[in-house]
Amino acid sequence: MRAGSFCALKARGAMRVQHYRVAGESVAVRNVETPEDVRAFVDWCRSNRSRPVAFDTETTGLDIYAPGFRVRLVQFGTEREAWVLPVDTAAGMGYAPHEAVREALETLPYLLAHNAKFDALAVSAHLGVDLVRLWRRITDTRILAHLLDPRGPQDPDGIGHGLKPLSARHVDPDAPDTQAGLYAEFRKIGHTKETGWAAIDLRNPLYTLYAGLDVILTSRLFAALGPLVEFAGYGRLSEFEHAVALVCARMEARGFLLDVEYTETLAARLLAEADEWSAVARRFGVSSVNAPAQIAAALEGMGENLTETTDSGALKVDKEVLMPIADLDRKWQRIGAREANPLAEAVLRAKRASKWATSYADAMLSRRDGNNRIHPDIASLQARTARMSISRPPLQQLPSGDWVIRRAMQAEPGCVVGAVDYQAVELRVLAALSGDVQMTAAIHAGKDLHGFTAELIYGPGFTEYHRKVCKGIGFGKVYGGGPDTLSRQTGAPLDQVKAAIRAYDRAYAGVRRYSKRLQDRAEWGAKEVVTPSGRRLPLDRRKLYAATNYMVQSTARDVLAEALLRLDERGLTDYLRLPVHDEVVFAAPAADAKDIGREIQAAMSVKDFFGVPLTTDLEIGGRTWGSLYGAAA
DNA sequence: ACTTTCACG
DNA sequence: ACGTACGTGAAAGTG
Repeated sequence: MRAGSFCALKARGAMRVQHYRVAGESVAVRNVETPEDVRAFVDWCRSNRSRPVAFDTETTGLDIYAPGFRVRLVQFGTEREAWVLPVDTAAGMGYAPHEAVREALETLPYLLAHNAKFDALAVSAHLGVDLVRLWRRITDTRILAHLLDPRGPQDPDGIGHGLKPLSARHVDPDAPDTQAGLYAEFRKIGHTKETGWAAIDLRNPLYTLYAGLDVILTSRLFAALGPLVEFAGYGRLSEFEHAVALVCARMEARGFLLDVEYTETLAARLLAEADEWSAVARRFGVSSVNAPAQIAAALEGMGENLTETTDSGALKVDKEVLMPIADLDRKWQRIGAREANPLAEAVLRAKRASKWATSYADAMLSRRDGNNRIHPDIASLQARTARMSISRPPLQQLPSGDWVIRRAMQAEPGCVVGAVDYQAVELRVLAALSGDVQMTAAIHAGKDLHGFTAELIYGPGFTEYHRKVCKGIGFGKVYGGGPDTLSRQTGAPLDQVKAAIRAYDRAYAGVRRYSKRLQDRAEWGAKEVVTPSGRRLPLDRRKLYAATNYMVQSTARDVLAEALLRLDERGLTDYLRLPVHDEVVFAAPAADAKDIGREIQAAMSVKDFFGVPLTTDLEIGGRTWGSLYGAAA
């Protein structure tokens, strides 16, 4: 069915109803625009209390906490019909049935939503609905879809977790792309993808139709996925993920305080720094430091010999290539091995400064709420290994070697920032899952694992350099890396790395056997690994070597996710600010920070994880996050 | 839309 | 037989 094929009926005094076809069946979208319509909606809610009802919101944008954000429509629906209720009082419709919407959200016992966290946070922040009580009644179809297939749209055979691709697969191959359709409508009314959401008329027929169709599709998606979830035995895991998502949503709602004055000064300084170095690059004929082809040409013109190439065959001029040419080591210190190429150094410094300015400092400033708090998008179930991700701004990947960016985030007045992280959690998970005797014994003995490996391989006279090589090999092996990559990554010569790998496999025979078993099983049976939590992770045919990594990364993620639930049980959620893969960042009153930190530690630590202890480190800093990375406060 | 680069664990 | 480094988010340039 095409978008234009619906017909709108509006007899005098009758509700505006739009009809459409989904999966060969007629569906109705009812627009609530009068007190009479509201009464009909309330009656409908009463008669649907025993059935799952999908809900969704249309809003002015994605930044729930930005000044000016508004919820515009709230929709409810089942497989055959949807009710669209305008709640945007700023739109001048003269009628906004807030009370009915609130009541529906507070009393319907079984709610569905796709990507429910967004809608739940929006209605809790702007319609006064209690988040926790609402969340308890929600099933998020995105969570179900992720459990059934965690692959993203960019992965081989992956379709991702958007409502559109999932509907096309499970509901109706011709289901409309409601978002794309709306963008076209926005352009028609002289707006863009960004501005259209706030500007479009609340009664625009395409807008209300698509709003209604989204809940109908969500209902039907649930009807398709629900039985699959049951059949796969994912009931408990689904409950677990919903609980984890709530803790993360509460972190997101609370937000993390930004030091605005500091960040503004920092952004200006970084921008000036980027400008200075860009000016230097320009003197060498590079008009943009973000244009690799220009940089490569200019460097070759200066007599540099570039050999590394990208996947598409172009000359590579990334940090790894440029640092040696600029005679800089990994800590940006002069090596003294050659004369520094001034263009290479200018490009490196300009790029770093501008990335830090735009991706971090500016991103933080532009996304603060009225109280200068940042509410990053915490996706509790995101990667194909189920790892969490944080975006807008990307607070999980702020520079860690320098404190200047993290210094921007701070605790409330009178409070300090702290962090609790697991010690070498992925290696410990590997030891636990593989049951490797040697590795498990080393952990129990409280040994430094990389030093222990170095001793096994090089003997008691091993050096710090040997330890570093072994650390690289330990990580590289978990990732599935071969000798070439490990040699490149660790900087150690190839023959030495090969010898170290052989020694490593001998020392940790259990790990080797475990990896082989996972891969063999994948080769002969289903192309997947199954984690201890029961999560099934599909493998790419051409990447079966990733089996161990998926297993370890995903299990480590589940360790943190379970820890979040224990933290929540102990009433510690309000202190939490961020999950960062193997750690949590928290803020607490200065006087109690030590006690609270220890409580967090106690909740996170695991005495016996398949025979291996998962221990944690506690760090208490000062007022700012940067203080944990060397800043003064 | 795709590529390249760079920030994290 | 050989060889494969895993997972993210974001900006900017190129086509």
